[in-house]
Amino acid sequence: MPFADPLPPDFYSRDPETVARELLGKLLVRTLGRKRLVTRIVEVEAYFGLEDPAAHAASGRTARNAVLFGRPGVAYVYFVYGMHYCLNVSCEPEGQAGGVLFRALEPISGLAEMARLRKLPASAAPRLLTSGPGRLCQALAITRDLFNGQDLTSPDSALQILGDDSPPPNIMVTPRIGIRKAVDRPARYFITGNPCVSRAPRSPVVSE
DNA sequence: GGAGCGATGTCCT
DNA sequence: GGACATCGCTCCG
Repeated sequence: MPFADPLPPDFYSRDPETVARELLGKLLVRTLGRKRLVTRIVEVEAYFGLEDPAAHAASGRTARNAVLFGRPGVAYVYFVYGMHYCLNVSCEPEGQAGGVLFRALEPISGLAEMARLRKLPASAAPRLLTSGPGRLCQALAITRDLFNGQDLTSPDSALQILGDDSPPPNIMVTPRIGIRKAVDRPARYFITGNPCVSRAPRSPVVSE
């Protein structure tokens, strides 16, 4: 098999900024029956713990956000705006809150199935499939029922994150998108120049 | 290509 | 009751 093992819990047991940066360029793979939907992670955001007003964990542990306080490497999927799901992976050691939000992916294989799940014609532009946190969940059939609380580090998981051989990408950093608190904190990371990044930055970017 | 806005369910105050 | 880590559609330039 050409695929490596999933990234281990130790990878995620660190601060969300470090995990976010290192997730860029990795592969997110959804196994759906006999089909395998393969994507590359091109845009993420870091959300911290009690000290980050924009984070779901900001006001302490609740039934909804419990995953963020739990073991690292576990999927946190929530429902927002009455229509969309968003996918995160928990970071930091157990007991400490933090996570990374997946904002955009680059489709690598299984594009026809992704288009079907998105209810788009098979000819749809690839970036319409998985550019945006709600879109990528729809394209990979990720719902809260199926994946919230699922361990993404398990070799049996229907959703896995894998390393590959590609060199570390060039990264740009901007404030996070779509939030109303802590709007200036630079915690959005994306691969420079990737066409699947969800949108232009709100303010001047910081190149690294 | 960008601003405005409606749709819509769940959670917390 | 209000907020919400969104999307896709209008309308305007």
